[in-house]
Amino acid sequence: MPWKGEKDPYKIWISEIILQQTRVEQGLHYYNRFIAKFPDIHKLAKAPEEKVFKLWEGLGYYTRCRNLIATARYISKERNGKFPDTYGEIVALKGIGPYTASAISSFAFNLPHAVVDGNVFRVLSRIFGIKAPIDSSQGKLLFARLANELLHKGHPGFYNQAIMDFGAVVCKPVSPLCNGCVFNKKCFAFLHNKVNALPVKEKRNSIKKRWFYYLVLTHKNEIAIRQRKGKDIWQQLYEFPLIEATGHLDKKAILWQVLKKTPILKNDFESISLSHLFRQQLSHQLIAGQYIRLGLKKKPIKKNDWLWIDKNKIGKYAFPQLINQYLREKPE
DNA sequence: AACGCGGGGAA
DNA sequence: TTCCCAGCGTT
Repeated sequence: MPWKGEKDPYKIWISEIILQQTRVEQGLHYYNRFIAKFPDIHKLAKAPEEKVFKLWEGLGYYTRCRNLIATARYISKERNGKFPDTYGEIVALKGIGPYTASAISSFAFNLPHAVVDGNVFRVLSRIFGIKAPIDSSQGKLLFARLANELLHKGHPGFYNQAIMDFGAVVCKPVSPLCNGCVFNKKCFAFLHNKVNALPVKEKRNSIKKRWFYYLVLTHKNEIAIRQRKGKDIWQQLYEFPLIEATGHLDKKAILWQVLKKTPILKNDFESISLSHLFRQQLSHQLIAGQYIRLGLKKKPIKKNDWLWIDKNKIGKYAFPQLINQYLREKPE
């Protein structure tokens, strides 16, 4: 991996933010594009927000992108581009928590802070037979203390890298390689046949269903989009004007909602067609999406948050994957 | 302490 | 389907 052995805190930072809750295979391409486009923190700080989001598009957890921009601008302007070099200052940065602060501290500055990520939780819980749930605050404290005890203080970066690699390659979540494992004479989980029972996680997430009806409004060479704001998924990404319903709507019901909830009037459109049903599974939501294409004779006069853009500029904006599914299938 | 936040790959 | 991934911020 390009970030292995990397000493530039900027590059380590970028890689760690990208890899938060993200598999290496998924993040690798994004990392390479980021570094190519923004080789140093000043370049990232100067970049227009839209460009950065476009590069982040498809990676998920978009708050990471917003915080990335904010932190880049802060370090570039307030600190002259010099990345902070103490754990306390690093963990205070936006988007950086205990894990990322430990990673940067140990990899870039050789500071003795143990990383505790999903891999470390798994390795320690199995080897030591720790049943404390990894998503309880007690469990987190316990694992963090143990990890810091075990940390090789002389080579913290090397040790951190090693334990995470071990978790990713040997002590995997499913079918770990216990037979060839160097710990199989000591590992609690292996000796007590509890490998599949550890680590313990207590919270079950329930999945919420949502129904999104997107209006694909076109007028001449323009199409309407809007930016998502507020506390919900896909904050700051773009989408088509949206009608969210509490259940499935048929064509007639959708049209009724359009007339009721948007400035579109009955005689404003000259053509209408309905896409097939799309779906996107998030970790905590299942979204059914359908697209209603309306060819407008005239744009509605009433002001709202719709942005009328040239159809061939649509690629400049970052969209959620639900929208991209549609765009890939139906180039406007 | 509990919850919300994406997307994808593997079993 | 279910799990989980180099987690963090808000309430």
